[in-house]
Amino acid sequence: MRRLLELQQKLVPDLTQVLRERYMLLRSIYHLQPIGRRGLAQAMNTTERILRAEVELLKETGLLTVTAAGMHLSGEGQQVLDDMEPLVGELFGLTDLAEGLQKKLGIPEVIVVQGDADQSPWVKEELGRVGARVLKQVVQEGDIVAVTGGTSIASVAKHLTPSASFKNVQFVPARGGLGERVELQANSLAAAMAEKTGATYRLLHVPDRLHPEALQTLLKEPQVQDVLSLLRDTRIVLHGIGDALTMARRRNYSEEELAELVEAGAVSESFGYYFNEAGEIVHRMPTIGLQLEEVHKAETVLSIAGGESKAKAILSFAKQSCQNVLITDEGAARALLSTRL
Amino acid sequence: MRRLLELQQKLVPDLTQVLRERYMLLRSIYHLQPIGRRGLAQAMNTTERILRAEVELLKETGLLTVTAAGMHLSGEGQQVLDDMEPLVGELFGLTDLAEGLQKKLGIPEVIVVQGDADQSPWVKEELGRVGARVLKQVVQEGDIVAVTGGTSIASVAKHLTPSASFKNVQFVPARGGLGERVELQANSLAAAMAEKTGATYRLLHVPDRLHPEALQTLLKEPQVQDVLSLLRDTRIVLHGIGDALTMARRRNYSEEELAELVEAGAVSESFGYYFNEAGEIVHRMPTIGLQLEEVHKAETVLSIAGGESKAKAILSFAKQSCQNVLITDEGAARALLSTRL
DNA sequence: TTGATCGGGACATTTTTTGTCCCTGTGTAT
DNA sequence: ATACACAGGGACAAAAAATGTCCCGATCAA
Repeated sequence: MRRLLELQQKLVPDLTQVLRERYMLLRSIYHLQPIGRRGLAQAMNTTERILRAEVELLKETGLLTVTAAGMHLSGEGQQVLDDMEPLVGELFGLTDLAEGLQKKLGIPEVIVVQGDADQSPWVKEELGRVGARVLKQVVQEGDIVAVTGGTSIASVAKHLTPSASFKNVQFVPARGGLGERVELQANSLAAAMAEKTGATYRLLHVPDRLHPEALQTLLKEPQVQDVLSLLRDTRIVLHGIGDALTMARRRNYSEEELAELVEAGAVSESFGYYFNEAGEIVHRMPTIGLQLEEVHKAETVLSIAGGESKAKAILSFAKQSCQNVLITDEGAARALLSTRL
Repeated sequence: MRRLLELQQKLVPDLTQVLRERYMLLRSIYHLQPIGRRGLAQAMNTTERILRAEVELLKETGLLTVTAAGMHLSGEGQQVLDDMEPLVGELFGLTDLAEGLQKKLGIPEVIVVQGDADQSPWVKEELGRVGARVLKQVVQEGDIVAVTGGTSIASVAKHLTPSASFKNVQFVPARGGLGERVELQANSLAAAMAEKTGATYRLLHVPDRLHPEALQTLLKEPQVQDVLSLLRDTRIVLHGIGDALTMARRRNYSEEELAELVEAGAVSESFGYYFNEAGEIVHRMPTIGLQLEEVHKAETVLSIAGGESKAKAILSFAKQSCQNVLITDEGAARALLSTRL
């Protein structure tokens, strides 16, 4: 199959390009439906007219239906999109990117989805979709799955579906309150995932920014103890990787604190830990939950992060070399590969 | 792979068509090189201008080189052409045609090449190329290969290459003089094939149109006896199939004789035998050589015939049901399948 | 040396693509 | 119930691309 695509690339380069574009179009529609011409044109940054021609063609082929509310993929369109999945890697050269990252970062499995989360919002959706698929594959009955917060993980939650694989699985938030928006907090996501899959969940009720004394008190609570003991048996960790400063700002760090972080050389964040370029911990959020040692002990650590802007952070966290699977996007992958170690 | 082509068909309907055209173009150049724009345009019946655009594109891709003498395939172009071989069947639906013929004619293996020998001269070259490939595959050390005359078999001879497989192989003309042009006679082709492959050959020196008495005398000749005994051990028969009247005319039959043939319902010719629609012998050339019974006894009978005009003849000869492999072209195949038995 | 054929340049003409604007209907939030 | 925003589709001029046609000097073969 790879051979066929290579041949086509040589013999009909322009049409192969068209194939790529049509795929992207189909996928955009899938993620944005129902969507109108103008909105879609903006999302894919082309002009309205040019998109219109494409849409008309796909409509004639029967891959999408057009209603007054906007465009939808038809059943067949959905089918085609699904069928294309195994092709996409080759078509966009993502297989090569994945292999490159695998070697460079020393991560056993790397999956690269097409696009750049910084540029197209629905790439995050793709990351989530793929993340959900992978999670479903690796999860086993009775597993404890620790999840962090963040938009990428939220996207995974969104795309999870009920499955027999999730029998007796418990979703547990990896860390207590980290000062994010509710819908992006680990607690909410653990709950959402459990709800989507038919599994159960536990919560870590820890207010943001506790004083050390208060933390100690809280630690003695049976509920908290309970969750912490579960976390020690975590088999799967599902986490996002953030850019250090972005995360700190989102968590309302003061200017002083930000300056300290910069001073310390923090570039990435995950589980409430901040890492420098070398992958060393330079700061940690004052909260309770999954410890980094426990992450290292987990059988499967699934990292999800995309967008060119995340490249440095991904590289930094990879130095921890605790990951089994990295799911990222083309933008981040290209940026990573063009950085020398 | 088939699935991939179907997918592409849905997403980029033009793609397969263009791919087909480019393939045909590449192949035409291969067979006609060096060839100029105008000549090529005529051969492929398109206009010069439209071909020019194609050529420029392929030139940029590096698949062909352009000299003052005309266009040539580059090494890469040659490579692409070779690599496409396994695709061609699916791309042109030839696999389906071949399967259809296999069922309809009851021949174990049918290979259909793209094109119509009646319309494009180089399709005959393709038949020859494929024929040569197949022969190389089936031939074994020490084999006796009986060959007939005709343009198709001449084309096979042209495309044969030296190979270890042809060790101790003897090429033997299937029948003595059949009144054709020298370069198409069985004798010449046997010699040519032997020369190309590094094998040996024998000749049947029998003048055209002998009187029965003379034939009897000739049969007693040791040389002739020798060859005839070899023919009885033939393991591989490589033969063309002709249209009865065309062959008769080529052999300078008189008007009366032609009328007789028509009367008898002759439609096909091979080995000097003329067959009617039902596959029954209605006439035989007065010469010596391979007998039909011996053809039936041979392990491998490789028939080669192409062009829509040959369809009836192929069907007629197939009634003999002595063939193992039929190599034909799209034109003949389509015509055959649209005829009911 | 001659004559046919080569690739490439040039250009008018046709066809296709693209940009732009407007219209009417429908879903949705107020 | 009523705006209002956004949906798709029609229309058409402008721009761009494809195509038909002719010519030219170079080059190869007879």
